[in-house]
Amino acid sequence: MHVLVVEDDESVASSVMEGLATANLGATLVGSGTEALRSFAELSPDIVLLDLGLPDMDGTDVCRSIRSTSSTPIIILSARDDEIDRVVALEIGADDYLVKPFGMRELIARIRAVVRRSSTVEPESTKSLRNYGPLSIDSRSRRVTLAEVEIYFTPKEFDLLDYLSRDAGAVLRRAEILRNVWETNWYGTTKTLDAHVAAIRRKLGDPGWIVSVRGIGFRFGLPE
Amino acid sequence: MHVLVVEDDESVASSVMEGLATANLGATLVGSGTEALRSFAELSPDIVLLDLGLPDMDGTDVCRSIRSTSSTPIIILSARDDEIDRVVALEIGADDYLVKPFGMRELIARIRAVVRRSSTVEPESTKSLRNYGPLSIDSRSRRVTLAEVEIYFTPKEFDLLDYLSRDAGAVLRRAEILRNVWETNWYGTTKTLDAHVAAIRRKLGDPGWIVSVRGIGFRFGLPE
DNA sequence: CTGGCCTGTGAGGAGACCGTCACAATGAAC
DNA sequence: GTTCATTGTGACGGTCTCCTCACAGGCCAG
Repeated sequence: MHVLVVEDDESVASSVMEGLATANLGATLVGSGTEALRSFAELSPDIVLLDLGLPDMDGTDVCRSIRSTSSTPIIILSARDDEIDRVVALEIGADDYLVKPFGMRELIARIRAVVRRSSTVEPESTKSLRNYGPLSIDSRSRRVTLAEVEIYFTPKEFDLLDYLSRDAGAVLRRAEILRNVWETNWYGTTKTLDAHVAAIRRKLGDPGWIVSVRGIGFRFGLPE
Repeated sequence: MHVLVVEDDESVASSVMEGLATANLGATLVGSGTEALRSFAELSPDIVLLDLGLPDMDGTDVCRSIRSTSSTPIIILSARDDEIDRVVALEIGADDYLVKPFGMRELIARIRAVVRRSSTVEPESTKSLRNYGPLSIDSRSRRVTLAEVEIYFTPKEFDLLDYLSRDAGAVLRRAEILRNVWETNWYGTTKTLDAHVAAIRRKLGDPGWIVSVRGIGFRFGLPE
């Protein structure tokens, strides 16, 4: 991860650089718009922190210029706190707009949020198609195959299996499962959950796919 | 574009809904966490605006719950203005954090910025001419041929088939289909969708092209 | 060992859902 | 105005889902 910081105010710049270093993010500092564009082309940073008040050119022009050739994330840092400034910045392609003075932890958090969003790699747990040995679960098409044979699951059964399998290996509490799969936190008869687990076990053949953890809930994983 | 708004304060909710309508963004409003999770599952919105102060459950739990199954953008709306709140929200997966009161234009600009960033990958489904085995769908000339033979579809039938086939293999929810093909976010006990699906099936001969997924919606794909 | 609590299982019924159909509303063509 | 294609709606019946209940069996503490 490398951050390009464009900022001419030395005190702001030094605290930002320090904050980035603390968060283990590599960074390069430049103090003008022309330097910014040159460094951007040279470094191909993962994100740009851009001050709007630069000595040589308008910050929005720097932003536009970068946007014309790249979709690298840009976070605007500015002393101006008017809504119209924020709207304009976001409309010309900035990803976020932070008003000075800002906290370092918030800056880091916003950097992470923007980079997380812009890097296309999806985390394993939210992938549409997941495989567990011979078992394959595709949440996009809502189909399950075991050893290449498709097995039909009812809506609730599928939702439950899908939810449990996203956290394969972890014990999930009954209340948590009910909340997330039944989308309500009503704790009626908890036998409903048992009944659906039983149905899934029956269809998967080996009951070891879903293990009961007495007093807590259930755990999904490959049978041993 | 469809926005799910989770907000229990009526005055905030109504101004947000109005702002979204002005910006030509379809929206659904719910006032509790439970409803939020249910509506999220049903509607598959493009973005969620989430108030942290909900009557029935903690907003951060709603955020986490959505994140556990989806990467849909989330913007937090909150009255709390402490840095630590913003940091926590961003770290559990929110994409942005807006402090009340906020301007409508800024909200819209931030929605656009976040959605722009999250939907960079254009799937090939936007292609005008698509082939699925012997079936060929040309959305530019609005013609469909099956085994080189042209089949006539009425406007609505074509729109529906076109929409379903763009996401071949995926299960599309009834509410989502109604929203996108009928351009209304009213969904209830209507047989309209079923009637049109039946008509398409009749014309395609093999009913396997469009499979019903009970309780969810329909899935388009090559018959087995 | 024993009692209490937790879990597994099967049956059953209320209600939800889907396919089909007939018919009404709509609107364009003539 | 008439006609016709298209689209929306509601009723109906068959089927499926899911919640609940009752009972059996297992696990753990005392």
